[in-house]
Amino acid sequence: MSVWFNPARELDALLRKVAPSVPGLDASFQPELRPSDPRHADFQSNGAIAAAKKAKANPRALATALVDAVKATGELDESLIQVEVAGPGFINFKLTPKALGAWLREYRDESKWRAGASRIMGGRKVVIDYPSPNTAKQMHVGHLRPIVIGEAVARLIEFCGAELVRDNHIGDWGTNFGILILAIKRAGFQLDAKSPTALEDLERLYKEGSVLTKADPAQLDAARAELARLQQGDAASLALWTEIVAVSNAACQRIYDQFGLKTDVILGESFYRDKVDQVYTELQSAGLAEESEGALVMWCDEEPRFSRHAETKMPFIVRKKDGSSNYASTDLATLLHRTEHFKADEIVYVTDGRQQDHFQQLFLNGAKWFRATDRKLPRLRHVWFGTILGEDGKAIKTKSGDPVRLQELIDEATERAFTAVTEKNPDLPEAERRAIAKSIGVAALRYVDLSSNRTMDYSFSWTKLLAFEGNTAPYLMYAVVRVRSIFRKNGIEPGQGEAGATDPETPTEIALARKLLGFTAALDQALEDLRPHHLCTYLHELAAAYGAFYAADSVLVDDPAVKARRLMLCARTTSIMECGLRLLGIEPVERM
RNA sequence: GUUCCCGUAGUUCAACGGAUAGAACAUUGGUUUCCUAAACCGAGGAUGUGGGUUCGAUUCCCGCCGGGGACACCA
Repeated sequence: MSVWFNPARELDALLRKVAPSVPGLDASFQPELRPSDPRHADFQSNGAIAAAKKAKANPRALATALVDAVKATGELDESLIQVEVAGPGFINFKLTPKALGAWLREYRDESKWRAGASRIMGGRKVVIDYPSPNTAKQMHVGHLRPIVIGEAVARLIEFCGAELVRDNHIGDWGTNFGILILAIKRAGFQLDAKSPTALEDLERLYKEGSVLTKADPAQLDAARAELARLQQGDAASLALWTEIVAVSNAACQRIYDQFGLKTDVILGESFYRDKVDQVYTELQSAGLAEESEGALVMWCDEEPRFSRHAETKMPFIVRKKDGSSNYASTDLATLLHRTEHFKADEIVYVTDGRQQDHFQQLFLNGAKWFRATDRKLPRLRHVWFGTILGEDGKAIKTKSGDPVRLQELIDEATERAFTAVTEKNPDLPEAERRAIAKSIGVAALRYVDLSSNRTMDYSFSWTKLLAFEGNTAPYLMYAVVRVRSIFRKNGIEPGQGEAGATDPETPTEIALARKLLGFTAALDQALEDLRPHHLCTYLHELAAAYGAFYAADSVLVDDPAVKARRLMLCARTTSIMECGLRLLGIEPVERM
């Protein structure tokens, strides 16, 4: 028997296979296989309990029959996986030290894990939409989330075998431009793209315009007129727009560089300016869109919230009454382009949770449109995240008050990390300390954002974002540093010195080995609904298991077999930690 | 008002209907002639509220209380 990369999946398949041969079960049997509390087992199957209820059978007896059927296949090597029925009818599977040792020897590096994980999304073409900022604003702390979550989700998808296109769908064609152009004209401002304060100037002007249009409906109409002029191709407006976008993109890129973010294409809303007419035409001829209060809208009568009969009307406005496009128009055009041009099997949108209604409408209406025009709809997923709240419990916004600038946050985190690095490693050259500090500082920031469930809101706090202890990136990075230090001391690289490695033996070795195998389950879980925090939780547990092992079991011992197996455990720990950290967008360091 | 999301130790967060609700910070007791103590080992401390479904509920359903978001041409 070859060594299973993902025992949970294999056991699940095995249980499904034998179920029809067990009296009371059939092919619809759901094993409900999942990682177990390590006090009980490595994996447990709970499906027999529910199935027994359906079949009016004794759950323990059914579970036992299932176990017997599994054993009868001869596909389960009991020297590797022990199985027993427990509690009300759980089937517990426990990996033996022999199985742990075999796995560690077989799945020794990233290429092996990639190959194993590629069964999840291999052969699929995915377009991911992130970080998609609005143009002409400085990035503030609120922009941390789409960058960091989007990047982690993208890397996870790619790791699991999908062919990925990262599309930065910037907001460069909306009413905010009307407001900005209006404000620029009013102020008689001359935009100089080379000026170091160009972006600050734009932001200030936007704020002025924003205040103005809020206070005065006539000014809002003027702003809309500016946008309409731009969308109609007015040369002067276009020239100004081009410069604004250039200034904005350059500023964003400086931030992206520091987060290691590289998108493949930047196809903002403006890219679709000549593609929205097709959308209007198709929707109208299919009878899916209609005029309402001068605008072109879509209703979803099958979904009460978006029905024309709803108490509070929420139409999907596809074209504004002045004829210009909006978010909905460009998103529909974008959907079509990604389907036809990129041949997407799946599209992932990474935005904040306030846009949930919009995406539900987009997905529903997009499905109708594609059905009417006989197109195949890709799988559409909205990966949304909660808001970073200010002290008032409200979202941190550029419009109100002055939220912390993202660059300021990066600089502060880097500075604090530099102090810590200098304290710990005063002998390292300053350039190296600076580089290490930058890695740690940025890693700490992104880890805070990734380590909690993305759908939760959280309050901005300097303390939290700059914490270096506990479940933080520096803790994980430190685990890597300690492993690597062992190899450095020994004059070898991870992966060397493993010949003759025996199976894990001490409690801490076994606990570490089991945790290493848990990588596959963590990937499954993180991929399931694209929630990177599952990977964070796993890496933290792995680092903690390594910490316990490190304290209890010396690696550099005389007994060659013991030394070899501990070096193997160290090598796998550092490789999986580094691989996992990179999936989160964090680049590990050699020393800190 | 309609609707969506959320409510778990002092704090910040986990828990895909499963076994004794798991961590981190903070509090507190301990560990270093030995591979980086940014570490390790231990202690105390929690499911807003009232019902329901279930063998089993933090998880699903209903009511209430509390916080946040969206709701006609912003994205």
